[in-house]
Amino acid sequence: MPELPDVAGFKAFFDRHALQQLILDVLIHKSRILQGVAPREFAGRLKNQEFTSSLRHGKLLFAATQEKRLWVLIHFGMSGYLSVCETVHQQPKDAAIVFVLEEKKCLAYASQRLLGKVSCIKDPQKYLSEEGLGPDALERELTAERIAEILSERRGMLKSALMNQGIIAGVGNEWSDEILFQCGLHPRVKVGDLNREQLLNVGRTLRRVLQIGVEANCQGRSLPHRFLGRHRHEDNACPHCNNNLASVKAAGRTSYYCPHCI
DNA sequence: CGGGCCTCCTGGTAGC
DNA sequence: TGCTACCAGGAGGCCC
Repeated sequence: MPELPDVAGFKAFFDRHALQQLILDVLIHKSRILQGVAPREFAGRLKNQEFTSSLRHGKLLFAATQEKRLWVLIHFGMSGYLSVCETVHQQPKDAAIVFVLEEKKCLAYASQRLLGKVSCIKDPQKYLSEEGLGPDALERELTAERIAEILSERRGMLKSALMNQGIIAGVGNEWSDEILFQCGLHPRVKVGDLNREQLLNVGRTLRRVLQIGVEANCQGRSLPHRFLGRHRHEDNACPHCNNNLASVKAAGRTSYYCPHCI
């Protein structure tokens, strides 16, 4: 569920609550979420540090500390989220890792299904290239033309390409459905069946809808009525034509679309 | 290379 | 009422 717009919201939340505060303690409730670092080492390295800034790339959040080569990487998986509580006794039920900050205020990384990960890294840019992640879907250099170009090199389903983090980082199942819906395309459409103008439209739409999603998430706004995201359910009516939405499996995911608008 | 399926995980729910 | 089966879905692995 957490895709680019959600993670942008988490970043804003993180910056608001966690930056420039001494980390008094680190509580690790679900150690399986830690990757490549032992719980004791993770806690030891972060204790008495401060988070100084953060970066988002696709669905990843990176938090820098005072120590130059120490960043915390947060991936939210499908059910991860951040939450703040005023005391250590009010942690959310799903809390996996809790940073105890000044005045005992806590920032918790919580996750019901524990499919995400938290780890320590030295250099975000290096991490991204080593992991083979594509450009962030909203970075300035990634124009609609560039997106059309990148996609046109693919041969499979457009939805697979949109969700592939190695091509463009940030889009998951729900937002790929939104992009397809706003373009009037079927979830199983193949990239090869689209002409250049259609691919350009995909590029423009991707940027536009994600931007709107980010604004909604970071400023507590809701999505426009005409977004699929508001109605993403089989029995719901299409916000464009009022007919019933349908679902189909595409790229291994349940995809919602409007059979009448295509 | 691409697609489909399985796995990780847990809680909610549909069906019996 | 209580059990089981299945689903959600990000990501990686495996096989065809």
